Amino acid sequence: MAARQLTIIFLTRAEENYIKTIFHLGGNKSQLISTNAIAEQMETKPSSVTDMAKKLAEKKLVNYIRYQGISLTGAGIKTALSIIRKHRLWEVFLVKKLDFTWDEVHEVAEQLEHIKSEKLIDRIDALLDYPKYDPHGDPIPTKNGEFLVRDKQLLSELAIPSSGVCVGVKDTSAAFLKFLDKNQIALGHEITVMEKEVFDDSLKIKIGERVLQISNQIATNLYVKTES
Amino acid sequence: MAARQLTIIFLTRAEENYIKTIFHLGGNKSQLISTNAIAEQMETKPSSVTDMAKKLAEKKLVNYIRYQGISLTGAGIKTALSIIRKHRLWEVFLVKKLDFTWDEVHEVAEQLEHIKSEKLIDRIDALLDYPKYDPHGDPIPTKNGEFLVRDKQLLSELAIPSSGVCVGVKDTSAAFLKFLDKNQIALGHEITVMEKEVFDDSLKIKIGERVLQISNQIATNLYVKTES
DNA sequence: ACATATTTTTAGATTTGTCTAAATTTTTAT
DNA sequence: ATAAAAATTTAGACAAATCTAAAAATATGT
Ligand SMILES: [Mn+2]
Ligand SMILES: [Mn+2]
Ligand SMILES: [Mn+2]
Ligand SMILES: [Mn+2]
Repeated sequence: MAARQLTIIFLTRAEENYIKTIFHLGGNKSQLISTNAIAEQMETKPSSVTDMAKKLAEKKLVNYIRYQGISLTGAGIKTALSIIRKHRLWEVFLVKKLDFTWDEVHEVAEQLEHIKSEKLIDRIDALLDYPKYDPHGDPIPTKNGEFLVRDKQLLSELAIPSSGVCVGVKDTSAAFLKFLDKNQIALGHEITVMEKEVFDDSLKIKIGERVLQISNQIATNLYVKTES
Repeated sequence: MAARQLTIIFLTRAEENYIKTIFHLGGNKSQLISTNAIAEQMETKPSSVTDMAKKLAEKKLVNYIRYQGISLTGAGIKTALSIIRKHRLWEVFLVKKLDFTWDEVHEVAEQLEHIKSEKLIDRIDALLDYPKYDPHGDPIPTKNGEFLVRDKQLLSELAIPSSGVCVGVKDTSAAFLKFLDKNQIALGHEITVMEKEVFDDSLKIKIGERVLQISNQIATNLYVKTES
């Protein structure tokens, strides 16, 4: 049987960033992502997105239907997973090996994710002992593009009272992450929801021995995993 | 006293590559490097070099005299040293931490040297315990731009008989490095020159207990340091 | 259904970095 | 010193990625 020729198509940094954004907006196969949504996410103009959509469609990385939207092809999804893998592995590297804090890593990883060397990223993976999650709790695709999605729910959606282990953040802004540091809320911590304030949906929670009151905005940006 | 405002000017990858090349061709201050020399080194056209020379002169990174040549300004030298520092530190990282061979690192370092994060490269420096030399024996500039040049001479220039420790390579091509590996010639090895063949300037040398015959082409690409 | 609002695309311009071909300057050789 | 050769610059073009303004298509509301 003939080994499938994997054409290593060279992508520019801009092309890679579009592919990644489309993936994150849910463009994996099924749904069509709108030009406007992509433009907003990438802080660029819709007309630029249209131009790039044509270019990526040419390269068979996206399906593009004029006036309808954009989705990733199989090759596009593979590409996206490869970039996301690199991004998240570099984030782990920065935290575990270079003592970066979890609010510092994203910006640098945005650059490192574009380094072209399969050997490099595979060695980084091995050096880190094949981590499954990045510092924000997001899953790291494997070399083969396998992508395990852990079941998790927002802290705001927990039954009351009940508890779960903090496994991720939805908002990954430095501001939010620093807030969590200041309040000693970290991945791995067990969080018990004690009460919900009907007036503003704020929660009274318990972490270890500490009891604290957190706003709904915090609760809707923290992921927990229940024992169930 | 007012602290000098160090304007972090953003340079593109192309601009950085030009600066680095000019440095390597000897454009640190004194001599003017020709358009043609830069073009040849960078595998581009002289007219492209002229265009870039104007741009870099605008940014005060090079002195450019029409029809005369190009040299680096103080700021240009500082920039060059910063890029070379990154390149060489990444090469050490790849060899020491990721088990790359010395013939594999250059290509990847060419990409990594453009990552913009002072914290990143300083942490890499610390992780490696502040190495002074890269895998090819080339000195690594410090964070402050200090650049110690070790005195060394080509193996071909050694008196006969005499000996020295192998401290570097002039040719860093994968072909040459692999040849050295195959013949078990590595940095740190003591090499004794026993005889020079007048016919072709080849050398009979001794490394440990091994005696071997090497061509003049090899001898003019190996640096040694004598006890003197 | 049809007018209005919104979204998306097109047309044309701009910046960066490159090229080729032609013009200009400098160097070399007689 | 002057002609020929070599090096360098200029002029004009192109691809990539972006933008603005205008046109076209789609969606929305009554
Ligand atoms: Mn990130
Ligand atoms: Mn992350
Ligand atoms: Mn190198
Ligand atoms: Mn090197």
